[in-house]
Amino acid sequence: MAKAKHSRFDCSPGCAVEATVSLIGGKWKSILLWHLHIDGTLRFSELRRRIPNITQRTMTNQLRELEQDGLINRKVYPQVPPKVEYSLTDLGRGLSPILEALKIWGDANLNRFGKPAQEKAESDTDLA
Amino acid sequence: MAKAKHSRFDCSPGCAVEATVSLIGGKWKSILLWHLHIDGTLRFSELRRRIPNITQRTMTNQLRELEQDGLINRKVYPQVPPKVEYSLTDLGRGLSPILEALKIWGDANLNRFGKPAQEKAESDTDLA
DNA sequence: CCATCCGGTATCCTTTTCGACACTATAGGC
DNA sequence: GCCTATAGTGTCGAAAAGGATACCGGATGG
Repeated sequence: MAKAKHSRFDCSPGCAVEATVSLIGGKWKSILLWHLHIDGTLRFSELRRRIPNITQRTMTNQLRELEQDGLINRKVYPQVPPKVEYSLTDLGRGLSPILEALKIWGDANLNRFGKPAQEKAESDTDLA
Repeated sequence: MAKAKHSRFDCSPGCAVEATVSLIGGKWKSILLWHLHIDGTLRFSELRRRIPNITQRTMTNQLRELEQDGLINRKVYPQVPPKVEYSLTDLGRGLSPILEALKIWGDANLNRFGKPAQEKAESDTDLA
């Protein structure tokens, strides 16, 4: 398994908490995991469509890190219009309670914050 | 309440997940929250002792952000050797399920990774 | 012949984050 | 008079993270 280059394993007691956060704390990692948690298996372009504001480069990086950390599988089909499917590994599926807890808290409390400001007008947030 | 300057509220569906992560995703925030979750109320120096590798400056910053995000209380005693106590707000206490889930997953799975390199140095049953 | 689709790479750049280190104020102890 | 303890703040800088943009390869469709 990878070394989790996010080398945050240097604390003592709440170490596990911090280390786990370091695995999912990338700007987009939690959403990527969330969509894979909800949809099971998605290919690259499907993930991009679900996360409008991410750039190709960044998404590739985040997916690679998740893969290196053993949280997701990357299955490449040797076709000509490339096809790559992503899904959670067993390890990644173990994150489900965390993801659900994050979602629950967020749904319950995030209205206190800046709030997306177009929460129910999301009919069409198109962007090219 | 603060605006959560970590302006990560621009996604649509898994938004809550990402936004919640952005609140606790700072390098030290989850540990700070964890200790306050475990110990209830701690003053600055007590927190520092529990987190050896954090610098004063960084801890102040992280605590300030948590405070601005409404997750912790900061109670200043107007004494001369200064005394400041930190504790979770109601909002912060709501994070407990998340923190516990993070801890559980970490304790169960982090031995696969770089591992703190002390204590039990094996059980490296790779299961991929 | 050319454009399109898909899942990337390669550069370059800006922003954010974090660490090092020095400095502060003031009461009390010696 | 000096040192200590507490909870900071100020400044600097390195590193990491993430964004913008351009390019690629090769089958397919027109």
